[in-house]
Amino acid sequence: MNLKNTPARSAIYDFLVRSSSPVDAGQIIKFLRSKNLNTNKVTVYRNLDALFKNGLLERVEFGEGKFRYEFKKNHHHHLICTNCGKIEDISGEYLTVIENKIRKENGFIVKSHSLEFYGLCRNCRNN
Amino acid sequence: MNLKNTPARSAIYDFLVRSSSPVDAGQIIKFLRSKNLNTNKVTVYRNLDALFKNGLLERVEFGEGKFRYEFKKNHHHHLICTNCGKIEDISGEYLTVIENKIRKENGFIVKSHSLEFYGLCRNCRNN
DNA sequence: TTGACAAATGCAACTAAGTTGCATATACTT
DNA sequence: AAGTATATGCAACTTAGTTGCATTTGTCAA
Repeated sequence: MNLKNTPARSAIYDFLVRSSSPVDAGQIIKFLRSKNLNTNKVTVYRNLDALFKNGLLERVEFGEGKFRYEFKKNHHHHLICTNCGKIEDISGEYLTVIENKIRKENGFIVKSHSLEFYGLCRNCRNN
Repeated sequence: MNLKNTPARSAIYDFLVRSSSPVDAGQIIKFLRSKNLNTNKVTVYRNLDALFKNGLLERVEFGEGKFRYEFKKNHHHHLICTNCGKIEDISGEYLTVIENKIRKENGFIVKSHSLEFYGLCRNCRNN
């Protein structure tokens, strides 16, 4: 698949690169409107899909019934504060030992995993 | 919250208890129809919600854009085969060490986590 | 530099998953 | 057996995401 460099696509990607935590399609659409780039929502969804399938984006789900996307950086996991909604990254390669165990014990070859932690962030724990 | 014992509710719960892997609302609705329990989808969603909020069910998401539910058993994680869709359980309390580290290093108190592994099951790895 | 052609876009209409308001019915308590 | 909170059904709605199709735009090779 050959990705072309279009205004909509680079606006979406730039926005994701600058975002400090994963964003959903709705937030992207709002952002584009605020910049007077009148981009159709279909274009947004199709671009997220294309960028994701080409390995430029990561797709995550935090139990909200919708996906969030972030640009692909070092492998990491998320700390999601269930009180204020803040999302922190933690760098992580904790699971290699477990994945080897799974391969031995279950005959299952792990290709990827999703790991998110829910709880209270530093601020919210004190309130 | 006081849960009443109604036919719809116990049919849904029984189905989940007997299911070997997490099921979605659609599967439950189909099952109920096949048993000629003509239960409205709203009732299904409301019951899943009530059972979940009362701690009788677990809710999971496997990147499909919808939720799956399973009855609450020992804490475990899932192995999801990306080829045939088979879902296996692995019992797991692997993360306590990591969660303590997070508490120390990030000041974040982990209340729950979600961890799923995607890859190829024993059968599919050989094809 | 100019076609050619694949890839991208916009529009409208659609689907799937889940929710809400409201009137009626049913389970549980006393 | 009555009263009341809880549950249900229906219809209508919302939110997230998808599809078909006609038009436009990037890119690459001549």
